[in-house]
Amino acid sequence: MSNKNIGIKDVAVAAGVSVTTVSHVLNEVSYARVRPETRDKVRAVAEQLGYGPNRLAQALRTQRTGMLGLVSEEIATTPHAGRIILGADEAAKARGYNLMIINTSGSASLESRQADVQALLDRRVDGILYATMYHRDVELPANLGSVPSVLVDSVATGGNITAVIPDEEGGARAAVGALLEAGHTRVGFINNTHDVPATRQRLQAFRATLTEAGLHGDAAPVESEVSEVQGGYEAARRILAREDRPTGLFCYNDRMAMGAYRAAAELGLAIPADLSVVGFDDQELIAANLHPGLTTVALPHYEMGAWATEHLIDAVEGKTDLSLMSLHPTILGCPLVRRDSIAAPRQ
Amino acid sequence: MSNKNIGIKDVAVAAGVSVTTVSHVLNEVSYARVRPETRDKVRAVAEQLGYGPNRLAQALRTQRTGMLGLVSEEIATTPHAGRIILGADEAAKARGYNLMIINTSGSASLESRQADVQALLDRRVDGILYATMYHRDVELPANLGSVPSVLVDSVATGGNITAVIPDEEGGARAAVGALLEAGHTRVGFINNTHDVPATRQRLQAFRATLTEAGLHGDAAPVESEVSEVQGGYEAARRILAREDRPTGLFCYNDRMAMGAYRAAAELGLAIPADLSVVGFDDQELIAANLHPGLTTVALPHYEMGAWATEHLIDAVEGKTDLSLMSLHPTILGCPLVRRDSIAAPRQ
DNA sequence: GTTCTTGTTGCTCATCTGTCTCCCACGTCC
DNA sequence: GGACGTGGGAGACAGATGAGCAACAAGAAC
Repeated sequence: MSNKNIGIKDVAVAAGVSVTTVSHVLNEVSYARVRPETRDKVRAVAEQLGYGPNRLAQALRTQRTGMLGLVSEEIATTPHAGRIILGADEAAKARGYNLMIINTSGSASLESRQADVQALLDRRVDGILYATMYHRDVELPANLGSVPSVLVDSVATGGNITAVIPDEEGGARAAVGALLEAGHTRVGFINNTHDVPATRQRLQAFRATLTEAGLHGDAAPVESEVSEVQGGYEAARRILAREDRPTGLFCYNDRMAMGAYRAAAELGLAIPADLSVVGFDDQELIAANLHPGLTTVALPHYEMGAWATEHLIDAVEGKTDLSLMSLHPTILGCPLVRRDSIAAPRQ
Repeated sequence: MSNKNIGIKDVAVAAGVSVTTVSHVLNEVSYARVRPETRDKVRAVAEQLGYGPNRLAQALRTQRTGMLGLVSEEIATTPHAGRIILGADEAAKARGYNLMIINTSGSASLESRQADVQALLDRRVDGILYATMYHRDVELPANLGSVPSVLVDSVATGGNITAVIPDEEGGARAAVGALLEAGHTRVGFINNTHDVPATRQRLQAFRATLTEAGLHGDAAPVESEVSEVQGGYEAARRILAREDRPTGLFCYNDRMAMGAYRAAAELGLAIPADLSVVGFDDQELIAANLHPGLTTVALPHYEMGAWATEHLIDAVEGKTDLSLMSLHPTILGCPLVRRDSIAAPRQ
């Protein structure tokens, strides 16, 4: 391991040419005229010396770092962040970029979040991904505007910044549709009390889907609670205590569905024989491990991370104009993941 | 937002001094003698122009980037990665460093992982954190040695690289101890079949703790399965079918404990009245949401990330010699998290 | 057949990116 | 004429890039 940092200069000396020529060859500069033999020589020497370019120096000169900043909320508490990071990392790696990650809190002050963005800016990242952990409106730090940026899983309050979000409505329709398809006619919805886009859109899609199937969507039972296991349990107890007890239950998320499982067990209702359940989120840890496995709707976190990165890089490289896409957020599908919590209702 | 990149030079011109002086003032160079009024002037102008240092140029000149590389396995699939990243990010931020993250797969080839490390090296990170997602032995890429580095949650097969790992034994002792404390005398262990350090150490600690309490640790019931919910279920069915059915169950991890919950439910055993359960990992999603809440042992992922970062930075800054610590891995405690799955056994 | 023009090939020089740092210069006061 | 107080100049870091120069060949003019 005694290799000092070998630079372009060392390669030049060893190959008996100037640094300019080495640079030309290694970067395959189009207008540079270098004899083929010289090219080969330079490449061979560089290889043999184990030369790797100093990305810092390159970046300083070219004003391109090949780094993307990713400001992510609550990296630790939800598995969603991991999927976004993974999608972004793989997309970035495929195009020769790397990710610089900074964690922030959804409840952090605007100044603190601005400082996070500034740290990224000081490092001259080529673009910034700003990811939130659930679909909502966010107020963005002003300095975000100084480089190309894309919002992941949320929409800016001010609008006009390119964003990717999940197709809440399509996902909810798929979930309710699966229940309908199985033959259920009494379908209930356990919703979140927190007023975020998902709450509104899933409710609306729930009602619309039922109505379109000729089932009085407006009158269908809905119970709301905090979107955690306990809330799901409570809402499920209420909804299952009704006279016209639903045989199919659409839950705002997998955690609430987990609560519904417990409520059903306490009431002696078997899933899916007596009660069919669909969740939302596809949190593996829960959905795949409940018994029976929970049929649910997957959020496209990986895809959003990858999409955002692809388009951010396109913008950085001038292949796309982000402002053209900033008018409306891009919507990515939420596919249904079938497991074993849905069956036909008892006669 | 029409601000071009203002540099030290612009500040110098605006303040009517040389760039040298600006640099001296802004970096508070000890040997520089600058009149207080000049200092104030420079600072005021810099502030007013919104000057921020170009970290790239600084890095090029000082040979210090203030960036730490973090190679992390399976960022997406386990919540553990998030906690390590968070611990590292906060520790890094506190000392003015930033994290450059690259995801890798535990099953990736050595070459591919070496390429990941190389990407970090090309960017001249000051040091590297290499994090695995569960405690095990890893074969490290050779180029890792060229900058200070610390292993998180694993030990190198070759040895002699500084590492932090969880205190498996202490955690297992705490878990079994909690059962003993509650009065249990018939305690079983549901173990993992995969041969990793945790499997061996937890088993050994399980037996030792019982024996030290005068309870024939060597004869205590142990059943092994794949460390997932299904495996936990199966192992629990077997262990609970024994004549000397245990009243206390220590589970290899929370997922297996979740399977044990189901097995208990099927056998009509109430938790904790008929069966007390302790898990390991403290995966919030499971442990806090099972009913009753699962008492478990927390893995110090956040702490390991922070510890590793602290010491890595110390090494980078020459405050510590990592090689002095590389002989034996540092062990961080696994605290017991009490919830509601343990009670005194029935008379 | 010589000289000049024009073009092409192959490679190098000088300069630039933004910042740090060693070393020197100037003025003033005892 | 040192000592002190203030400040500036000139590389260096590692590589990118456009202008420019030498060498040689082909063609044209004489």
